[in-house]
Amino acid sequence: MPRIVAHVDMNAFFAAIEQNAHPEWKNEPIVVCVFSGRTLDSGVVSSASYDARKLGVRAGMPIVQAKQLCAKGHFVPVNHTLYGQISDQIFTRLFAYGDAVEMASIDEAYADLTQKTQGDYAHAERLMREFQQKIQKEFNLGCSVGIAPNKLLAKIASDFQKPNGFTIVKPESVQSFLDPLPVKSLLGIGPKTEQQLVEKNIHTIAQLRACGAGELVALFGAARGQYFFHASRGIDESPLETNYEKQQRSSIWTLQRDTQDWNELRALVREKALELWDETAAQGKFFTQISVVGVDIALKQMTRSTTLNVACVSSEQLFSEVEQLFQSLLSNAPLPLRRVGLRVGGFASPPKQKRLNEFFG
DNA sequence: CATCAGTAGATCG
DNA sequence: CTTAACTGATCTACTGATGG
Repeated sequence: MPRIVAHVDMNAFFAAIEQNAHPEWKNEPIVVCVFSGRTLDSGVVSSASYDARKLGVRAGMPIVQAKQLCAKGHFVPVNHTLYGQISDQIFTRLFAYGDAVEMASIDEAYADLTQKTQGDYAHAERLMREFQQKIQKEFNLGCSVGIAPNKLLAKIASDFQKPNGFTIVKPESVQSFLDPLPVKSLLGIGPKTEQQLVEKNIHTIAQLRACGAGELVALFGAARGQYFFHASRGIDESPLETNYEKQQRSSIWTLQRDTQDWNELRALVREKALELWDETAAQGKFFTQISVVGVDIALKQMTRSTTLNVACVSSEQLFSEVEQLFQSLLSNAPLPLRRVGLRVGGFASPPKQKRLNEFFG
């Protein structure tokens, strides 16, 4: 049976939660911010309410710019813990509506409705409209819903109409739905890729579909080229990832003061390394890959990384590896650093035969 | 030639 | 009046080395 997949996208999620926490701000612009702590207003916008968006405020925008657009807005710091709790409550409700649920991010989830609806789109619509209303009533939060034959199309559909949108794309209308959309509607096409496509005079998905597979592979490499080829035709067989596990954990932060001196970083890096160790160890995750990253005052990024033969055994070992990596990075950095970060990955990778041979060879 | 390690780059919110 | 401002987390592609 052809699949029916729904995608739920919470509307201005963080800002909407803050609006509920401050009912007196009804119909006023709310801007949820990541304050870096460097200066009073340094940082970026994480989420903007629709009243703020009307004035041009967007996620990723520097806070100072948002304040110029929206001087009377309410600028509040992000509270990820709260948003995570509400996200869990909302998407737990979704399990009752589908055969499987993938929580794709803090404010997005997919539900596979194939079995439950027996392939009936009218049934799928009834279910998801009920879910949408339930979330509105229970949490006073709006969401947009897309229903389509696969994840790719469901996600585009949920984005088609916002806020509180509801868009159904049936198999027979896939092509006509996609054709006029800008290429940026596709997951994975951001500003850089869009620019590359514009240079080839490709603006819409219809134009993207007119490209040969060979041309796309030549331009973007095998993986992305084939993805674009299929995506432009609405083809996506990828299943819901119901047990998704992160491949890496990282932490990056902005320094109060630019520096290129390890002694100035040491204490803070140590603290962050211990935190990262505690978080991963608490989840029973053990890693072999350790990286450090620096962003200099020109916003140029540099990294150093190492791979251990056996999983890291202690926070002290982690810090010791991190220290060596930073010393290498710092001594080669052309400019003082503005931001630094840590990353661990390679979780629970199986022992390597090569290394076992070394013991016996 | 397939795989792996190290690195830069891109996306998203 | 014009310009610049600029977080944090994650995934993925590219490149060069290495072993089968």
